[in-house]
Amino acid sequence: VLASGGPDALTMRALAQRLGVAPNALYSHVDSKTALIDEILDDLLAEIEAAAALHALMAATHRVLLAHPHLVPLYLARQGARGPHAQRLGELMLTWLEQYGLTGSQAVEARRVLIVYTLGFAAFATRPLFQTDTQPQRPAGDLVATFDTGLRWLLDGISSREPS
Amino acid sequence: VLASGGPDALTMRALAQRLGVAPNALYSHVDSKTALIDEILDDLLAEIEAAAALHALMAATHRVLLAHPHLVPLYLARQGARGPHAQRLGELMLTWLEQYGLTGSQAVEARRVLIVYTLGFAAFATRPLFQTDTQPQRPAGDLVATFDTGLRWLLDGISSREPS
DNA sequence: ACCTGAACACCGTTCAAGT
DNA sequence: ACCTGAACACCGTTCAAGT
Repeated sequence: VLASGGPDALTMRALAQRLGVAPNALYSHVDSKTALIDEILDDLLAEIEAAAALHALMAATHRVLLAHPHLVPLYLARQGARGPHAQRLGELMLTWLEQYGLTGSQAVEARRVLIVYTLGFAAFATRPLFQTDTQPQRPAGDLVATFDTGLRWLLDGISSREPS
Repeated sequence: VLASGGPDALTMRALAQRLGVAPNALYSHVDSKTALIDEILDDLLAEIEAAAALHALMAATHRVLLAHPHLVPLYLARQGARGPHAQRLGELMLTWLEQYGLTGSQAVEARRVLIVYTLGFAAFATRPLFQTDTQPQRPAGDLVATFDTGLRWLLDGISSREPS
């Protein structure tokens, strides 16, 4: 639906037209545009299946996000997702972090770091960060590999953390 | 100006009203709303002064972003900044990364990781990621400290990296 | 150079009414 | 339950015209 024109093209009126219906007809099915987007975003997180390790879980999340690049800006605009699947994913992460010895607020903080990193990286995966004419736009290395490298840095740091 | 009503309230018409002027009068001074925002975003980066270490540079960036929380969503929407000050900051980071032994595309990738982390963290610093009723909303630890911890993880990872 | 009035092509959303 | 027509209060932007 929204894949054709990017996230900016996702307008209630355009969606209604695509469905061959009047714009306000949508409001019989959804409370508001915000609620609609929230449902879409949470539905995507449902695709993330439980993994065998924390690294694998975050990699799976990253993969799902990259598979729907036009949704990523919406996560940024909403600053995350708060639906039931987001909840489930969050709890899952806490469970894994416990295996690293992190509990309570420390685990919550580590989770925040991981989410920020994963979502942020997905956001910048498509678009270049700097417009340097002198440099090749897209760095040689695979972006997925770059994500993986940074993720390993974080997980190594988390697992070798000292009490602050 | 925009501090009163958040980033959504930054509309050309509202800005014009604040200036006591007709909405279209703004277009004598700025090409478009996009161009205006780009200028605002790049101006903020000018406040970041060169630091004594990479960690300090990123911390300074984080500090400046937190000082203007209503601008952070605009960076996310624009996916970074591309003005001259953003360029300068980007080059500065590359210089520091060279001291870690990273050059070329490896340095560019590490820079990407650091920017993603810093900007992403600033974005999520204000708003909570999960709406869990059972848990205290705001984790006990200082958010700046959390940022610092994660940043250290990344920098440790960068400096101890092996050729992949 | 800087402003205005008027207009265009959009938005999300509501309300009353129909089936 | 689901749709429609009409309307409201907004947007960014352009154009022609004024000083």
